[in-house]
Amino acid sequence: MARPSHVRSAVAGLLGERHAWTVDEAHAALRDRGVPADRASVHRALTRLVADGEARRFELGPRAHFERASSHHEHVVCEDCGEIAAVPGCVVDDAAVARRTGFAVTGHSVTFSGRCAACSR
Amino acid sequence: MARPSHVRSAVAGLLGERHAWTVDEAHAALRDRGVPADRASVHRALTRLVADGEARRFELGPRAHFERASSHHEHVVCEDCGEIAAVPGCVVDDAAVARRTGFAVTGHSVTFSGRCAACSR
DNA sequence: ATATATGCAAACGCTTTGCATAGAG
DNA sequence: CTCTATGCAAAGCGTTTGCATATAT
Repeated sequence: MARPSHVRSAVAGLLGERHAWTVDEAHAALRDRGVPADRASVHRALTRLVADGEARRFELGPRAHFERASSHHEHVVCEDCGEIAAVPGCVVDDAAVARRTGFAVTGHSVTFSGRCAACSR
Repeated sequence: MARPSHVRSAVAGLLGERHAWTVDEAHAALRDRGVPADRASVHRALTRLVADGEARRFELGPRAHFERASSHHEHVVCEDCGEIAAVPGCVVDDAAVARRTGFAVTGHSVTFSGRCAACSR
């Protein structure tokens, strides 16, 4: 297969199902759906989607995670179940950093940790 | 040598010289100071200092960085020269995250990117 | 026929660990 | 003597890439 790209479209579909995926998670999910693909292909598909602006990559702990490209948001990870949720809106103050450090701030990477509603109970 | 720990005290000394060190940077710095040590030993020294509460480890890009343990702060990295500076004070709003996500927020990891004063000019 | 996608396997970069040795107490 | 630290080398882990093959256009 070439243009439609078997693996890539399947991977793109995954991005709509859940917030964040690691390469291995996506790989396993495809296998479960009867779409076996090589890890490398999944990795390349995700990398391609990022290059095309359809996905975004972020690092969380020791491995890379991918999510569908959308409006800017931060992430919060549940320490118990590992669930990753988006934090809507802006919760950091770039201007304050610029004021305090003398740096011209161009971006930030933020990850919150905590416990999701289910694990809190 | 055993107790005084040659390498560890040398590494601890480095932490006072600059804000952040990678294992390789510390390794090279020791070499420059005539204190040759194996990378593994430097790594272990840093890991030990972290365990002892004297240092703190944080991930930045593909590699781990170490700094002297002190009051909580965030980091800002210069995109040009790579300099890492501390951002004093709190610039994120944990409570807002809790409110918006339903997670009980216990911590956060924040890194700002931008250009330092020197590179801005 | 040409350009892209895939699988397989290996290369890489950084971290971590096993093991034998050396040195401090 | 005993216990920790060090060096050396190798193992791990996740990411990335080279290459030959397969497939859509």
